[in-house]
Amino acid sequence: MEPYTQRVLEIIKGIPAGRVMTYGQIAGEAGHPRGARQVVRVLHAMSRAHGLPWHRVVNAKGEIAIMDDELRFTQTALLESEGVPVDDRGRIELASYRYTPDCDG
DNA sequence: GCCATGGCTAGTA
DNA sequence: GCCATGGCTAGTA
Repeated sequence: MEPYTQRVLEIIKGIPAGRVMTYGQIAGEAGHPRGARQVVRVLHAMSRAHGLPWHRVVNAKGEIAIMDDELRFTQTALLESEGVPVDDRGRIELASYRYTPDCDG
């Protein structure tokens, strides 16, 4: 596995319950500010095998990015169960719930 | 060629 | 709406 992919895995694993990170933010922390698509791939392909908190990753606008209805519902339910409010358009308030490893972790 | 992105531009109202 | 992006995977040779 590439070091970048390894870093992405570690960063995702490090997101605490009740907080979220964005795809681009994770890519940046892992050393590839424009490598958000690889974060997508990691989540899509490796969430199950690595037990990743995949539901704590949202897009740059703070929205649930996933299109599949069932997964979308699951992500919303998991976030709300951790105390993260999700509005009826799938939006999370990044200003309050974004996790930044450097600053607060 | 795929993927659950993201940032910028073009086109419309 | 376009396209750079990074690594994986399937398909071909």
